Amino acid sequence: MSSTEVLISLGPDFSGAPRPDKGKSKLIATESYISIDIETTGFDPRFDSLIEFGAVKMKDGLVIDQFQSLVKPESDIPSYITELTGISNDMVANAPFVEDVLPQFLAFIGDNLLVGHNVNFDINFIYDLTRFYTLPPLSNDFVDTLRLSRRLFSDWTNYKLETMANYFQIGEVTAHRALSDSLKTAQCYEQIKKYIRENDIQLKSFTSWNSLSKHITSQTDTFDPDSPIFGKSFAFTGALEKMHRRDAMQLVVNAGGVCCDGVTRDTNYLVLGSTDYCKSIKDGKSSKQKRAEALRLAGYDISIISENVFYDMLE
DNA sequence: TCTCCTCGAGATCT
DNA sequence: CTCGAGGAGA
Repeated sequence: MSSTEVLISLGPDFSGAPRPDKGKSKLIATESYISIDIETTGFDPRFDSLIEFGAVKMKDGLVIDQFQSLVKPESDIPSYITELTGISNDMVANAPFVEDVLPQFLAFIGDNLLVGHNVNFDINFIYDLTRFYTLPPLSNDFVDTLRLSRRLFSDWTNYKLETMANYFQIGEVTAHRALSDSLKTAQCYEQIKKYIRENDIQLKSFTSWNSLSKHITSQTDTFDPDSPIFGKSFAFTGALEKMHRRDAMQLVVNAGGVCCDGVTRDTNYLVLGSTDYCKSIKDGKSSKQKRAEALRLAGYDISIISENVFYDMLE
């Protein structure tokens, strides 16, 4: 592509440019992988420079190799980055340039699966560098521990690397250095895999939420037949204020009820949440509510209830 | 009923 | 980027 040549001559500015050869994000547990982390002078590959590579090669839960190198950036390291990472201009004064280290780094990772925390950041940064130096584009598939932990541990207050490491009680090591952070991420990933094994979680079922209700199974086998929920079918529209829809569905199923994604003739209750967030139906009714009203007029046993009435029924 | 599409909201990386 | 909403069209 001739336009690529133009972009390259302008410098490492690929903003908005597609990354056609970039690998895919995977939600999998694997025994062999390379955990990576980089330190940079900022968030933006267009204006910021890479100042450190770090990577550990893992197999069956053990570190079998590692890679680390500081990099001399094009421009000075801002003081707040030195404060954050501990990497100063003095430290990189005699370091090799990124064009010298990058090929070594690429050779180290080979075509292995990569693991990292918010690893899109690292991969995009490195991808753009491979293009800038006309190397084969970084195309490794990858696993993001940020994405994984959000799916698996929905009750955390946030999903920063530090939070994840604290949760898994990973010993405190130097923070915000490439090698120690990549090692820390690898240790967390091992714990995540352990959690997946012990709880027999099928990650494949997490890859598609098209049918939310189908993924929810009862957590108990003793039901109260007198509960107004028992034996009834529920659907939801809009966003609930007090909980996620998934958790509300779980409560229904635990009480012996059934959940559907949409409103059908078999639906008994439609729970109304807020639709304020959705501009397209702000002043109107959702398609689910319209269908429920039509079914009710036609004589079907369906009621449209508010969120609060729903909570009363749970009592 | 099922398969995409679009849109807004909210984090995380240095 | 990723997720979770509703919506359009087959």
